[in-house]
Amino acid sequence: MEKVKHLLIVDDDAEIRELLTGFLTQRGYRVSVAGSGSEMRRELSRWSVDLIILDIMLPGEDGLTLCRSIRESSTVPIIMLTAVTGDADRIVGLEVGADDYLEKPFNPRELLARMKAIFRRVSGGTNDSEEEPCSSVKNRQFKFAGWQLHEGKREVRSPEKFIVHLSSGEFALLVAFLERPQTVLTRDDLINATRGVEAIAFDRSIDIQISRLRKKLEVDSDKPNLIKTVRGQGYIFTEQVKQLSETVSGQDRQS
Amino acid sequence: MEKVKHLLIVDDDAEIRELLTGFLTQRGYRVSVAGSGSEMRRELSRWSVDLIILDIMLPGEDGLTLCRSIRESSTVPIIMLTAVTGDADRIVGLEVGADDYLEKPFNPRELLARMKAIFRRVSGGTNDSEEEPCSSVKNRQFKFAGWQLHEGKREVRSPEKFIVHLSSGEFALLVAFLERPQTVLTRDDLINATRGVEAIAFDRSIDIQISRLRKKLEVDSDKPNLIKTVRGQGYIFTEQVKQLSETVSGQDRQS
DNA sequence: CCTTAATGTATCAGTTTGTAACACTCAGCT
DNA sequence: AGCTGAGTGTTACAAACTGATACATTAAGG
Repeated sequence: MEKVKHLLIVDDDAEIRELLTGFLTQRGYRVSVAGSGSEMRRELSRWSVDLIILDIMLPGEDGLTLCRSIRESSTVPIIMLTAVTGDADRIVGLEVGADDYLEKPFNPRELLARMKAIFRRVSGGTNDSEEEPCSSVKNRQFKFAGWQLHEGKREVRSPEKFIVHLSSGEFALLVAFLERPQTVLTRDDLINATRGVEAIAFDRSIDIQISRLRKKLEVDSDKPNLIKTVRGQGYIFTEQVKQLSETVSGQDRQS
Repeated sequence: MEKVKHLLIVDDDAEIRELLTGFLTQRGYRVSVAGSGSEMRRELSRWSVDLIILDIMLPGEDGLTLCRSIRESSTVPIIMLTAVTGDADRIVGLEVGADDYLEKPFNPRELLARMKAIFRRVSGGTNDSEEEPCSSVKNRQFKFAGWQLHEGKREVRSPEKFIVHLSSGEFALLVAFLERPQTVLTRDDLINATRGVEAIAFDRSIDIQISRLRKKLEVDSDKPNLIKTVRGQGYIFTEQVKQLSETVSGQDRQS
C-alpha cells in the first residue's frame, strides 16, 4: 500500500473547508486546512504536502498570487477552485502554474477524480503498459479458461469458438486483467491501464464497464467466476492466463 | 503520446477568443489568449507556443505588422484571420510570412483542419511512407486473409480472385493500413498517409472512406472484421499481412 | 436483525462513429 | 461550351458506446 497522501485545503469559507475535510478524510487522505495566505505558508513550512487545493478568491493575497509564489519554490500539484466563470479564469489559473482547476460549486467526487488524475500523472513515469509509439507491433495472444484473445486482431473467442464482440472499452479492460491475472487491481489501476494517465473519471465508471464485461464473458453474471470483486479493494481476474507473445513485426517480409 | 500543443489566440474580440478557447481546449490543446499586440508579446515572452492564430484587424498594431515582427525572430506557425475579403489580404498575409489564412467568419472545424495540416507539414520531415519522386517504381504486393493487392498494378483481388475495383482514395487508404497492420492509426495518420502533408481535410472524411472501403472488403460491413474501430483513437487493420517487395525497377530487364 | 458502506446495474444523456443522400469537382466526351 | 459519370467531401441523421444518476442489492460489523 502506498503512503497516505497529505492534502492542504486553502479556502476562506469554513463550511467548504469542513465539507472537504470530511469527505477527503473519509477517503483516506490526511488533510490540513488554511483560511488565508499566511495560514497557508505556516502549514507549508510545517510539513510537506502532496497536493494543494487552492481557492482563487481569498481575502488578502488571492489564489493566483499565492499559486505563483508557491511555484517559485515548489512543484507540488495545485488544484485551483475558481468562481463560476468563462474560460478566462481557467486559462489564468493554468498559466500561473496550477495543475488543474475546478469551478465552484463543484461535486466533491469530481475533485477526487481530478486529484487522482494528477497523482497518476505525477507518479506516472513509473507505469509500464502504456501505449508506446514504438514500431514493433504488439501482437499478443492470451488464453484463459478456453477463451482466446488476440490483441492485434482485437478479437475475442469464447470456448465454443464464437466471436464475442467487445467494445473498445471492454476490450481494454479485459487486456488490463489479462496482463495481471490473479492480482487484485484497484479501480485506479484499471483507469490507469485503460484510459491512460490523462483521463479524469469517477471510479464508479469502472464498475459499470466491469458489469458490462461480465455480462459478455460470464456464464452467470450474477455469480461471476472470471472477474471477482474484492470488497474495499477492487477486482481480480481469477483464471490462469497463458500468454503467447509473437515478436513478429506484424508483416512478413519476403523479397 | 505527443506533447500537448500550445496555441496563442490573438484577437481583440473577447467573444471570439472565448469561443475558440472553448473549442480548442476541448480538443486537447493548451490555449493562451491575447487581445492586443502588446499582450501578444507578453505571452510570447512568457512561453514558447506551437502556433499563433492572429487576427489581421487589431486596434493599435495590426496583424500584418505583428506577423512581420514575429517572423524576424521566429518561425512559429501562424494562421491569420482576415475579415471577409478578396484575395488581396490573403496574398499580403502570406507575403508577410503567415503559414495559412482563414476568412472570418469561419468554421472552427476548418481552423482545426488547417492547424492540423500545418502541424503535419512542420513535423512532416519525420514521416516515411510519403510518395517519393524517386525513380525506382515501388512495386509491392500485399497478401492478407486470402486477398491480394498489387501496388504497381493498382489491383486488388478478393480471395475468390475477383478483381475488386477501389477508387484511388480507397486504394491509398488500404495501402496505408497494409503498411502498418495491427496498429491503431489515428485519423491524422491516415490523412497524412493518403493525402500527403498538404491536404486540408476534416477528419470525418476519413470515416466516410473507411465506410466505403469496408463495404467493398468486408463480408458483413456491419460487423467489420478487417478494419476495426478503436473508439476515441482511430482504426486498426486486424489481419496479418504478408508483403512481397520486388526491388525490380518496374520495367523488367531482360537482355 | 439493523445500520452503514460498497457494489451492481437499469436507465438516461452526451459523445463518437456509421452511412445515406446530396453537392461539387474534374476528366473525358460530344 | 455543355454533358456525363466517377470520385470525394459535407450535411444530417441513426446507431453504438460511455459514463452519471439513481436506486437495488449485498456484505460487514455491530
